[in-house]
Amino acid sequence: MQRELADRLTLCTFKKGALIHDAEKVCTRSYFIHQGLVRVYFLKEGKEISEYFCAEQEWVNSPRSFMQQRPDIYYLDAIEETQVAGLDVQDLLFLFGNFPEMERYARLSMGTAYGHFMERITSMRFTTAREKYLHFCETYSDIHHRIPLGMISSYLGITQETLSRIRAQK
Amino acid sequence: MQRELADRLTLCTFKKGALIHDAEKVCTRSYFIHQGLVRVYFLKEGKEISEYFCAEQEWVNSPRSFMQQRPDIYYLDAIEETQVAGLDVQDLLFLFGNFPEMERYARLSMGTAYGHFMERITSMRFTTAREKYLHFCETYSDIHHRIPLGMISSYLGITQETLSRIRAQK
DNA sequence: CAACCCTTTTGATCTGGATCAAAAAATCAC
DNA sequence: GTGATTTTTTGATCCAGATCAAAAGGGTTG
Repeated sequence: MQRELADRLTLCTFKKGALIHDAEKVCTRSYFIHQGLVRVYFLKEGKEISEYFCAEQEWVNSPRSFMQQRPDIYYLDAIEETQVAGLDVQDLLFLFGNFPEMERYARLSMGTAYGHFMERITSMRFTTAREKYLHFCETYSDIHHRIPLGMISSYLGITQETLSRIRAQK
Repeated sequence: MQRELADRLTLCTFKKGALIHDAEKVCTRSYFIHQGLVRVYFLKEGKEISEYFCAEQEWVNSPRSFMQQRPDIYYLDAIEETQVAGLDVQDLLFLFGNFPEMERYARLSMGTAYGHFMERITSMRFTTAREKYLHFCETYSDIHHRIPLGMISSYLGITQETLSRIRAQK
């Protein structure tokens, strides 16, 4: 199965700032990140709002667009020069159909993501801006220093100014 | 497979206010609601914070506790008298092992839940208390009037007083 | 290396929603 | 039904963080 999967992956590199997926289109592939940093964001009143970030050894795509094969609101771009291995949705469906362990892997991964979402929802209610930022630093402990301030503030739902002041004190 | 599933379900009824699952314990069964309304909540500084609500024709459990068979922070209780069909985790695992379509169903359901979570996270950032409430009314359009105000306010992360004032105007 | 552009910081003011307090209304138990 | 408890509403005050404005850094491009 490893072999069947490896044969279907396509390697490619995106330059810093390059658009990996456009919200106008259907997301037909999922990317495994070998090196680099990807941001998932959407537009609200003309401004870019970060939804989350993915780095080395993680899969990234536009979730609802990829799962349901219809356009959704999310754009993906490369925060740094990024090398990925892309897997087409057709190939993934082939693997699901022929290798039950692949479907199990997907179900379990989804369960993990589900848990992370619950935690994030909890951390966004009843917390001060500072607590939100500290939680972000824990969640992204290994990569938080590689993400620009403006992208973090929109991820947290606070303004750049507030985040800058939080960082200043202590 | 329908038959195999039906044979493993246990019917039972919880009175209004009854505890369905205790956070101290491991959640060993998942409940399909035939009639009634269930709240998933946790305690923060002695107060009950609603995480979400489930009603007729939905499955409910303590997600991370059920998936990983270890205790988690969530309690479940019946907001109204509630009739459910319970499925034990052992039985579910048996069904996953013997019926691939069951595993597929679980993966797809999880994907749907994933989408709902993304939407909720979006609706919690950059929105006023009023917008949060309106979003809640859409999300729970068929059951929002069956849920007490205090439980809604903690779900939204606003105070009871603010929610009461929002409802008052218009 | 200078001119430009983008990101981050600093300052001043304003406001939505929290907090504290208490009255009014609804629900429950006996 | 009637008193007790819980839930919801109303009122007054306060503050964390938003908004508006502008200065100060940092990068990158010819």
